[in-house]
Amino acid sequence: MSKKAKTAITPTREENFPEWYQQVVKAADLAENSPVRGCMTVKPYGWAIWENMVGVFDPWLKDYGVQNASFPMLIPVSFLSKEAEHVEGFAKECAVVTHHRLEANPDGNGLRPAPAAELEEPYVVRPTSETIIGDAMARWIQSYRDLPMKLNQWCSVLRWEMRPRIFLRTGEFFWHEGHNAFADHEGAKGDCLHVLGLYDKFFREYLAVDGVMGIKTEAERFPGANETYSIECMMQDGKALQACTTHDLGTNFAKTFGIKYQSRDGGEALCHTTSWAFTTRMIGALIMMHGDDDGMVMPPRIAPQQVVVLPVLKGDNDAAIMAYCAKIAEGLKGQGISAKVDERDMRTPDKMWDAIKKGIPLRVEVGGREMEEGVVTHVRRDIGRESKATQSFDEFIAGAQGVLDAVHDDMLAKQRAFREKNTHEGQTLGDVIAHFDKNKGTGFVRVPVEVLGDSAFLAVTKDLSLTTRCMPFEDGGKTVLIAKAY
RNA sequence: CGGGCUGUGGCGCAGUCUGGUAGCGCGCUUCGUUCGGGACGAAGAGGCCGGAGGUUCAAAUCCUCUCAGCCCGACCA
Repeated sequence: MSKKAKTAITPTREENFPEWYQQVVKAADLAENSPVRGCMTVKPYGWAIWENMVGVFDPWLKDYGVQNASFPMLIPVSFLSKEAEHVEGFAKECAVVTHHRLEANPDGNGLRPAPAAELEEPYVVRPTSETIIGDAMARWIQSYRDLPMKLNQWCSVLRWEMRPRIFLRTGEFFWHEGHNAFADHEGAKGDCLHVLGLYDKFFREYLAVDGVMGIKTEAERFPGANETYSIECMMQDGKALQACTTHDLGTNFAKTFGIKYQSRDGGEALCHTTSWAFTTRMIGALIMMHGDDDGMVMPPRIAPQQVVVLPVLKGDNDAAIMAYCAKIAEGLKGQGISAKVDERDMRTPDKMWDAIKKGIPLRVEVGGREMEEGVVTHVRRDIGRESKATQSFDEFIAGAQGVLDAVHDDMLAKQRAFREKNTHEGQTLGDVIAHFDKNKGTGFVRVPVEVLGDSAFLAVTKDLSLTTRCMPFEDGGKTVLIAKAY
């Protein structure tokens, strides 16, 4: 017992990253696979993260003039079929509802769909709602005075994925989908860029996530979009993950659904529509960007619980220690910090490891010493035991928010440094090949967009399992990022 | 949809070749000693072995059919 500190998660990231990821999901009690193929059950601690994300972002959308609404989960197949590229993109992953009632089997065993209850027109379970919202918008928009129309719904969608991975790619996943309509292209494009900016701000300021904003290449565009914008993040294994997208749909959906308005001069014109989203996938991204070999490391501003107060009981003075713990938690709450005393009937070390695996940003340990001296001992999750410090009660309470802010800033900086360190420059397709051959495909390679025109480009990227992530804004669209991706 | 594999207490597995009526680790319960970077002892609870049919005195084990899931490929937030 000494050499190498035992890690809470086996295997480590280095040993087997995908397996490590699964183990963190389990150890942090975030979610589990459900009896339904490819669909996850999100457990309370995991769902609390999502609720916090919604809680922060939803008001931002409302400030921007977006109104929430709710559209059906089932979409007539004919709706989906209307936009050619869109159907092609989603057809294969649609679940279809063909019947509407069940009855007992004649032999008394189990249920079967009633033979007479086949639907005349089947429905698909929504894989995304452009079509049914487009249909509604066509009715709701009459005049230029109705524009822009900004709608959003928080919901789940279903895509019958071949290779599900919890949070990252599940059959059903939760998201919000914004669907806006504008009078002209300028409005739609501005919308895409504005919302992308909101995502970026949200990721940086709340998730401590640094990503690259950019434009998708044609091959990676949303089916039915003229332009897709995204934020691309780098996971700790060097793979890319698309964290969110905004789509400029041009007049493609307006044409097929008849989303038209009468302009000021009396003429009729098509709307320019957009759609955009981020999903519960971000929870998976948080794990893969911030997690370590002891489990989850939660960004403080989105953490379901920011501070855990851990009583260290020895059998005497227990009541007094508990009272002191409660006082600390109350003090923190007074500062707007979510804190809870871990009163569970468990051994202290087990509680401590539970807090570590769940990634609670700040852990407070209170035993007889602290109580007698009126001090507080605390440890930062992102740094670990080296950060253990003891302060007076007042000093700690007053400074706790500052500590959480420092945790956030450090996590963001660390994450950004990781991406920068693992982003490599190249000039030609040959550079791309050399890099991913040698380094087994870690990180991003940035090359001039001209490389996309190389006649061998498609064959090479396919061969090496590479994708074009985006053409970053920061390079003015002159470069493209190449990487393996989730 | 092609190729490979697995179904045995909550979880992870052994037992299957060579049929004899189910076992291990973790977890869980109780008691005691413990509790500041993962404790130990003792005593317990919990499974008709994915399902259906067959062979047999006897099936987790052999045969037939069936269902479900996993991994690799094509597809994807």
